[in-house]
Amino acid sequence: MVKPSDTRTRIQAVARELFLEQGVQNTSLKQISDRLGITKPALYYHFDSRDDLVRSIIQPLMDDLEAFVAGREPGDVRRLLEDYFDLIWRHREVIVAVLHTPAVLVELNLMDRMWEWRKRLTTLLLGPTPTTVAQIHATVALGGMSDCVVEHAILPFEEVKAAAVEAALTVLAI
Amino acid sequence: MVKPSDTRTRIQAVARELFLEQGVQNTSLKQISDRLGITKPALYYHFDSRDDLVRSIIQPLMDDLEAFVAGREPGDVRRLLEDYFDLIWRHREVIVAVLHTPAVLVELNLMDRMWEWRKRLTTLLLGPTPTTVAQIHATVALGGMSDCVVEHAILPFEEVKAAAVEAALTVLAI
DNA sequence: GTCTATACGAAGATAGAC
DNA sequence: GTCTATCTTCGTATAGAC
Repeated sequence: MVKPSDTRTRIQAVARELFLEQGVQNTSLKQISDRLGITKPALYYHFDSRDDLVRSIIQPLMDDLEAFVAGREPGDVRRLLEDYFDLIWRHREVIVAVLHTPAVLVELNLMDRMWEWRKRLTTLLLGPTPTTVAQIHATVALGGMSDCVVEHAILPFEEVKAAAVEAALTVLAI
Repeated sequence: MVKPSDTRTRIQAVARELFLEQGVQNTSLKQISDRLGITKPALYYHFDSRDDLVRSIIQPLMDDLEAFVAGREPGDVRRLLEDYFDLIWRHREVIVAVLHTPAVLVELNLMDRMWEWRKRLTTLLLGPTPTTVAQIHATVALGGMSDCVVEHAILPFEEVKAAAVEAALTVLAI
């Protein structure tokens, strides 16, 4: 069990905090180091660059998403929506800070991967050749769940999950 | 009919373009002036500051939203969803560039107004004392429509509108 | 209205001592 | 691992000539 220098973890924690408060692009390395009580250059001992730090924070979400769409076959829509909700709820802070900020995704060249995931999710839900109308419904279902995670992050998990999944399921059943 | 110096309008057009391509915060005044073939200081003849320029671009959307929630009484949910869809479709470029970028809203102190609009919209749809579950459904409906405008901006207006409104309406009817 | 020139600050990043 | 000091680049913004 390698212990990743405690400071590295604390830097990431503070960065996540600030990213959530004011967005990734409005957060400077100085703000991060200040809140930690260290100096800016100290950060560079733990991360190669600012991008490196940002990426390290998004990484767990990306890994989870990747695993989700990779290890799954079509069928049981309800189950898929439930598991997907669990995933985005778990990562809701990063989603608020980063995923809902297209500019950051552009900056880090992640737009293509995001589209790829969306496409594969839609395929899992609708099959390989969905109609346009079905795709729009899927957007409402998936996008709506995502918005719930952002907008109702303070409510109890189970309550939001139940209502959001129910709504998504209903839309997909039209 | 006052003609707002042609250049001012062209600056806004180019700024909108760049904001859409790469986000508000990644766009510098130099990039804007370069693409226009003028120099940076020339922009300051037409706008007091960078914020002034950004605000002037968001203004039409804000005015439309304000008028929408102000001049309307509850009832006829389908009609309300249709009109709301028309509005966000009309302003989809600005929505992609700005509204989906919380950091910009924070920077311009617009978060409160956004929340206020969302709340009034929800009240129009659900009445003054909605249950939590109903609120979550409304988030899926409204958020989902908004996502459609962003994600399917290239499809024909009527097709997206019909399917998105249908989906939203169905969710609200649960 | 638009230019050149420049002030000013803040950002990311590096060098080298401790 | 963290510091001080510094480099470099780029951002917004202003002064003043044309």
